[in-house]
Formats: sequence, structure tokens, C-alpha cells
Amino acid sequence: MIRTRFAPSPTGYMHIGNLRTALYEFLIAKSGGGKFILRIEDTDRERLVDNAVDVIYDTLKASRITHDEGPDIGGPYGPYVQSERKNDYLKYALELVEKGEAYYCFCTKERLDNLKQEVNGQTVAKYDRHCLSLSKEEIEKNLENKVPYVIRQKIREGKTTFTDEVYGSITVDNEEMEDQILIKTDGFPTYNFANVIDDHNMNITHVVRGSEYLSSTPKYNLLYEAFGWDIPTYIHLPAVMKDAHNKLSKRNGDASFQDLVAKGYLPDAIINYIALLGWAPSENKEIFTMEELIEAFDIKGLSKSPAIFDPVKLTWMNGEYIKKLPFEEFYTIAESEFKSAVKRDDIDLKKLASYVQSRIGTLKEISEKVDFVDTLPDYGPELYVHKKMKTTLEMSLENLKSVLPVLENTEEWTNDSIYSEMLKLIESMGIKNGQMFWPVRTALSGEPTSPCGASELAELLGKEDTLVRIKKGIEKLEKALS
RNA sequence: GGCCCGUUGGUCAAGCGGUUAAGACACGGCCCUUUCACGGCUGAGACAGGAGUUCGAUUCUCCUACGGGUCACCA
Repeated sequence: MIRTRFAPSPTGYMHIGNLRTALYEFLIAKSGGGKFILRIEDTDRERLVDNAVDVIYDTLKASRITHDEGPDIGGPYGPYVQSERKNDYLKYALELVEKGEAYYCFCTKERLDNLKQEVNGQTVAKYDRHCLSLSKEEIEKNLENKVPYVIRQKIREGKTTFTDEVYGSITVDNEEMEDQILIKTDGFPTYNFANVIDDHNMNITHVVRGSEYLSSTPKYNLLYEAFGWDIPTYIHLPAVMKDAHNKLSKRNGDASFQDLVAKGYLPDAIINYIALLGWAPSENKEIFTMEELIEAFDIKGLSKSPAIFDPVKLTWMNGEYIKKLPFEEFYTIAESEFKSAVKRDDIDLKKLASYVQSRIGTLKEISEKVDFVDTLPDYGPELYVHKKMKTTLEMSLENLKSVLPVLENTEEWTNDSIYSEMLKLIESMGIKNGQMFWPVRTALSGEPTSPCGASELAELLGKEDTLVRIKKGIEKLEKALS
């Protein structure tokens, strides 16, 4: 059975690349009827952040990426937090020391620093195996004297080849690798080591992670081989980029999942969009529910090259999701936006919302679409000139003047009756529809575009305000023409 | 710098030796239309460069260029 794991370290922030990795891990497991495990990798005691684990839970939950085992729900392979497995790691490291696959190292930080060299502005260092030649007696003595130590993996000579499901077969000369540290001075394992131990003990069959781990994968293999364990299937994922040169990252101030949600993006849309960043389905389709993603997912569709995160396309997709929402559901999630954007209490917000639903890419666009309701913007008279409607200032003035008494005499203030009254007037004046509707729409909204047409605006704003706004329009036009 | 990986329109991408090189976003035009949006139609736009293999290369191999990753007691 396929078992994948998402193994974030709790640093208080879930970036999009991370989330996409979790998604793919989830999809790989689920599309094969397997299990998806959440494991918290908190071996770096200096970078722990409060509540960071909650951010992880909340994000996964909102994304509908549900884990089958994890710290919060337990499971047969617990504990699922690395700090709670601390003692295990030392045991395994000592097993390797016993086998001659690892050794104690008592080198000081200073000595190690001296090994470092500058190469083209980059600090490069390779451990010189100083402690590999220590005698048993020296080691015993150091341990007795409580000299701080680390345990290092002894890299064997030769070449290491591994197969990645995305990148294919890769061979690296072991000369390229240094004797990496397995257990740190503080007794905690390094990420690489803890990863191998836990993945093995938790029966992880598919190791899925970012392509930045491609270079260290040979070391993983050497570790599996040293223990005599089966090597898992490797699936490395291309990076998610901000632009051609930079990855999406917290450091660059790029949006995290939470940021995007706060900006008015729907979690389902975000997931759908990032699923397509680095993966393509075999069918030509773009909108997927999570169930459909599970159904359609195939490792073969994974890409090798990095993908640039495009907020414009995300916004389009989010708009698609918003439009597809049943109105009541849309109103439930958008109500607060409408309430804070419209202070007037005589407005039928639901009606307004029904007009807005098909016209926004994100929830945050609501306020700019409905701002005109509370206060008529200070628009310029040139707004009345519309090329396609063939309207002019003079014509607009004349038509507003003629529609005013008609509206004043309209008793039943509904869209239908306002619309038909206006049509009657248009017919009697022998003008084009747009030549009446455009000036009215403009006078009522004061905006170049509005979420609905003239009669709907009139109904929405109410008779009193409608008449006031048309009179203001007449004044404005008269002033402009004088 | 060593090693590893990558390179199809502005972006996401299909393609897996023979195609008029899909599709989506964005962009232009048209239609629809009570403005805008939606929807429909349509246009422009790409195989990094060079060798080789082959009857035939976007597809296979090599080289070059460019880009990314990695070289920690960080993950």
C-alpha cells in the first residue's frame, strides 16, 4: 500500500510551494488508495515558532488535504513529532557506528570553520575525516570526559545511483559527498538522518519532496544501504517560482496560503490552481474538485521544470469558483464584505450580491464594485460620452431631463416596472436604448462600469436617491455645457 | 568553482521520430448585451543555439549558452 508523508518543520508559515508538496503527497497516496501521513519535523530547536503547528493543521484542513495519521489524530506509527522520537535516533546512529558505517567526531566548530573555503563568493567545506582515524581508546576517553561529539556517516567509496520517478536515473560519485552529521551535539538528529529513520519506521513507500533534495538523495541511499533497508520510491518536485529567478518564499514577502485567503481567494480555487503548477492531467481540463484531482492524478503528469506562480491566472480561476458557487453559499462567505462596504441600511444586499457574483475575481474586489452605493463618486461629465452607445453630453442632458418626470411618476418601484417605463419613453422619443440607459446608468453609479444596468441600479438605490442622483447628473451636464 | 537538474508563445502547459506544434490565462477584434462582466466566435504569439543519429527531429545523443539547485551541528 502506498504511504506518503508531509513532513513540515514548524516555522510558522505555510508557503505555496510547501502546500503544493503536501497536495501532491496527498494525491499520490489517495490516487493509489494509500495513506497520507503528517509528521512534524522539529529537530531544529532554535527555529521553533509558537502556534506554527496550528498553522499547519488549519491550512491542511482548509485545503481539504486530510491526513490519515498525525500528531493530532495518532496512528499505528506514532509519535508523529520528531522531538518525541529523539531517543530512537541515537540508537540507530550507534547501530551504524557498531557496523562501521558511522563514527564519533569531536571536532570543534572552530576547527570545522577553518576547513571552510570561499569559492566564488560561496562558502564551501568538506569534512576532512579528521576523527575517522581516532583510536578506540581516544574515543572512550573523550566520551568519559564528556567532550561534545557528533556522529557522522562514513561515506563509502564508489558511485551511487538512484532512480527518481520524475527525473529518472541519476548517478553521483561518492567523492562529492561529505561525511554528513547524523546526530548533533545537542543529541538531536539532523533532518536528513531523522527523515530516513522515520520514513523507514513509518513505512513510507514514496518519498515526495522538493527538487532541492535531489543532490542529497544519494546520501539517503547510502544510509538505507548501511542499514540494509529497502529504498523508497523517490519523487522530486520542481520548484514553484515567483519569477524566472526566485522561488516563492517568505523572505521575498510572497503570499502564503493564509495571505491568499485573506486577499479573498477561495481555498478550493487555490488548491486547484497550484495542482496545475507542475502537473498536468492527461485530459484537457482545468477545473477540478479535490475528488476529481484524486481521480485524475498520475505521477506521469509531473513536470521537471519550475513553474512561475501567476496571480492573474489564480484570480481568473478564483472567479470561476465564485461564479459556480450556489448564490446562498456565495452570500454566506461574502456577506461581511458587502456589509462593510455598504453602510446604508436601505439596500437589498442580496440583490446587490447577485449582480456582483459574476463580476469579481476575488472577494476583496467587492468593495470597489459597490462603493458607489453609499456615496456617489465625484465623476467627470465626460463619463456620459460613450463611443459605442453614441452618446454625447447634450443628448445625455436631454434624456436625463426627459426621464426624470417619468421616474417621478413611477409608482411601483421595481426593476420590471422601471425598465418598462423607460422603454416606453425611449420608444416615444424614438432613440436607441443605450442612449437612454447609458446616461441613467452613469448618473446613478458615477462609475464607468457598474455591477448592473440602469433600471436595476434605480431599484437598488430606491426612488428618492435615484431622483437625487439624476438631478445631480443634470446639474453636472448643464454646468459642463454652459 | 565542483556536482546535479532543467530549457515548447508573456505565464501555466500538451506533445513522448512523421502533427496545419493542442488547450488555458493574459492581450487584440467581432457577436451577445441596459454599462461592465459572463458566454460564443476569432486573431496574434513558441520548440534556446550548434553538431550528430535517422528517409525524417520539438521528440534520441553530444557540445555550447542561459537558468535553477546543492556543497551547514537548516530543514
